[in-house]
Order: sequence, then C-alpha cells, then structure tokens
Amino acid sequence: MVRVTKVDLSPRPVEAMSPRQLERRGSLLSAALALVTEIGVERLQMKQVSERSGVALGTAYRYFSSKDHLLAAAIADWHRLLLADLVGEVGAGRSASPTERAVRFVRRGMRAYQRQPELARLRVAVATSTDPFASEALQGLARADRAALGAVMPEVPPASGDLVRHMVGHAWQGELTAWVTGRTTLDDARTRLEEMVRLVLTPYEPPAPLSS
Amino acid sequence: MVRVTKVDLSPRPVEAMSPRQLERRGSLLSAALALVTEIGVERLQMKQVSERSGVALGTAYRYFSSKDHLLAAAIADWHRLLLADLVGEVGAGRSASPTERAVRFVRRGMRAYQRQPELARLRVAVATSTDPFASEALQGLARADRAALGAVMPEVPPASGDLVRHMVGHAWQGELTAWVTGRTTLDDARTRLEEMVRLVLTPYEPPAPLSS
DNA sequence: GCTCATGCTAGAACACGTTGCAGTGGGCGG
DNA sequence: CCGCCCACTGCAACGTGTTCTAGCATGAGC
Repeated sequence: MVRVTKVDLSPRPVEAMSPRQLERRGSLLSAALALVTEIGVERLQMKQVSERSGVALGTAYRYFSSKDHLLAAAIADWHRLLLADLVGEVGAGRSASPTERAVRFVRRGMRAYQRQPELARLRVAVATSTDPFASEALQGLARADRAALGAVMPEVPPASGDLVRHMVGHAWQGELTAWVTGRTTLDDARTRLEEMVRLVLTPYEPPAPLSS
Repeated sequence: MVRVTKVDLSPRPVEAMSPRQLERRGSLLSAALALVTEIGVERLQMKQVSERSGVALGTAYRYFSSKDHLLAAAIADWHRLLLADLVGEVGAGRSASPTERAVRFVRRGMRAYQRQPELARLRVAVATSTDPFASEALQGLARADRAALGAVMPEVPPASGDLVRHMVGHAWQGELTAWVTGRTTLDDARTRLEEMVRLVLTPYEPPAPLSS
C-alpha cells in the first residue's frame, strides 16, 4: 500500500528542539553568517554551509525550510544584536530630543551595515522572500526594529508613534536596498534616511520653535 | 590561437536596436507579463517565455541579462502605464488638497495591484535584484513614481518635496512587500500606507487648522 | 546577385537549490 | 541491558536559470 501522507519535513519550532538539535541549528546559523561575511551571499552555497557546520545537507533542510529561511534567521539574529547595541548606546544619551536620538539610532545602524556590507547585501537579498518561514523571521526582525526605536524615543506615545516607527522601518529598508543594489551611494542613502527620520518626527518635536 | 576576449553578450541599449529587434524585445516583455498574470511569477520559467514569444532561449539572454532583468523591465513598463492612469484620474480632481490627492493616488495604485496580485508579487520579487540591468530598470521605475507623485501635487516644491516623494515610494514598496509576503493584510497595508502619506505631508497642508 | 559578418535557432551542458533514498547509530521504552 | 524508532549521514537525482556549441539565415555592402 502506498503511503499517501509523506512525513512532515517542515522545520520544527525552536522551542520543541532538544539541546542536541539546538546546537546543530546554531551551527548552521553561525556557519551561514560566517560564510556570508567571508565570501558574500551571492557566492554562498548550501553545500558549504553543510560542510562548515558539520550538518548533512539534507538535515539542514529539516531545520530550515529553504536557503532563504536559513539566511533570514541568520540576519535576524545578527540584526537583533545590533539593535541591542544601538539602544544601549543611543538610549544612554538622555539629553537630546527624541528626534536627535532617532537620527543617531539610524545613523549608527547604517554605519554598522557599512562595516559589514555583505550583511547589508544579505538583509536586502532576503527581504522579499516569500518562503513563509523566512517571512516570519523577517516579520520578527521588523517588530524588533520598531520596539528598539520605541525604546530610544519613549516620549513618543506607542499608539500614534506606531505609524512613525513603521515609516522609519520602511525608509531604512528602502535606502539600504537602494545602496546595496547600486541605485544610490552610501552617503546619499545615509543622509536621506536621516532627513526622513527628521521629517516624520517633526510633529513630535518639542514646542516647535517656528521662526517665520 | 585562443580568443581571449569573448564576445560581449550583455544587452544592447534599446535605442540601438533595429525594428526587428525591438519587436523581439517587445514579444519577450509581453510574453513574460502575460505568463506572470496567468500562472504567477513563482511558476514562470524562462523556457515558457521563450516558447510563447517565439524567441529562442539563448537569444532572450541577448536582450535581457537575466530573468530578473526581463521581469524588472516588464513590471516597470506596466507600472508606468499605471502611473499615467493614476495621474490622469487623480490629477483631474483639482479641488482637493495636495495631501488628499496624494492619498487618492496611492489608494488607487494599491487597488490596481489588488486587481493584479500576481503583478504585485512580481514587483516585490524583483525589487531587491542585484543584477545591474534589473536595478537600472527599477531605478527608472522609482523615478517615474516620484515624477508622477510630483505631478499630482504640484504645490509641493520639488526641492523640499523630493524627500517626501522618496518617503512615499519607500512606504509604498514596504507595504506592498509586507502584504505580498503575508506579513500583513491588504487592508492594513492600504490604510497604513494612506496614513503614512498623510503623515509625511502634514508640513505641506494648508494653514494647518490645529484645534487644540 | 554574391559574400560574408552578424544575429538567430535548437538543443546540449552546467551549476546549484532541493528532494529522495538506503544505510547507520544513539537514545529511550521496556 | 535490549531492541526499536527516528533523526542523521552521504550521496544520487531532479528542476530550472544560465551558458555554450554548431549550424542557419538575413541583410548590408559591393
């Protein structure tokens, strides 16, 4: 008799993994991230990830539904670390206005990607993936992004500020994309992003010292 | 003696093409677009485009450097037609404020993509391509986007409004992506996009009737 | 009308993401 | 401690984007 339902081979949720499995998952993620920074996302092959991580190729696909999923999870992890750094650094400067802190936030964020251009390419490459698992990871990344921005400018109320944080997220992603794909220079992307942050935050400036 | 420099096989500029060649190029573009709307970008194969257009597969690569390039050129063409429609429809309503016209602009734009969801997927799929030719096509699309927005709200001065138009472009692309990849619903994407347009245009509202 | 370079065609070949398969081994219920 | 199950391994196989090859045709210059 023919087996009608094939064994479920979509990745198990992280929480349901044994320590052994979490270890393998971690190996895959760090191998992928290391290889990307070394040779770039364009040259990265799943076979290399498999070899470097010591996990068989077929097994890698039990942990990540696709190359996109693996890469999305990897960049999401890295980006989350970056966000923590940014919140620590920028949130520390209690003095400046929320707008200035937000500007510093994205400026430092851009600098981080400038130092790791292959990771910028990775983030862009993976951003439009339609793999549901990859998309979920990226949704988490976007959420973390907005949460970090919220932490940096607590004086903007969450309700109305939600729009602003979405905007900043889109602007960041858009300028990063434009830079990475060669449609603009890094300097233009960075200054434009900063100006955009100021633009969407003008309503939340202190009393608004209009001069004219 | 071995030929050291291989023949240049990157696509010739459109202006330098004979009528015959322009015709072939057009066949490729319309075959690609038709197939995408019929079966979706995920299922589209270059072989099918070649067969449907009557152009040999190898030849297709003389016109477009990659699948990405072909698809980017196709969606750019379609999007430009859409923009012309939008400017015609929305620009006609001389009455409303620039903000309202911009909102109507993106609302109708979103509706068009709602009617052609496969083209929305196409646009998103192609948006982060690193193929230089594809990227060039997309840069043109983004420029046309901003020009159309400018035509719809002529009272916003080009210099300062450039930022606003870039913002709207990023917001549109970002929400489209979020929808197409299943990270949000179409309704949420549309309303959020409209609110974003209002947000970035507040500085350009008429005298600003603040009530509080 | 002839010649020849150039561009086109069909199809094979190649690369890499992904899947399938047969065998192996380690952890867990008994 | 035994045996079984299931995840893991190595590897072959498959699909599709891209490139290569050999031969054909078309049209510009004479």
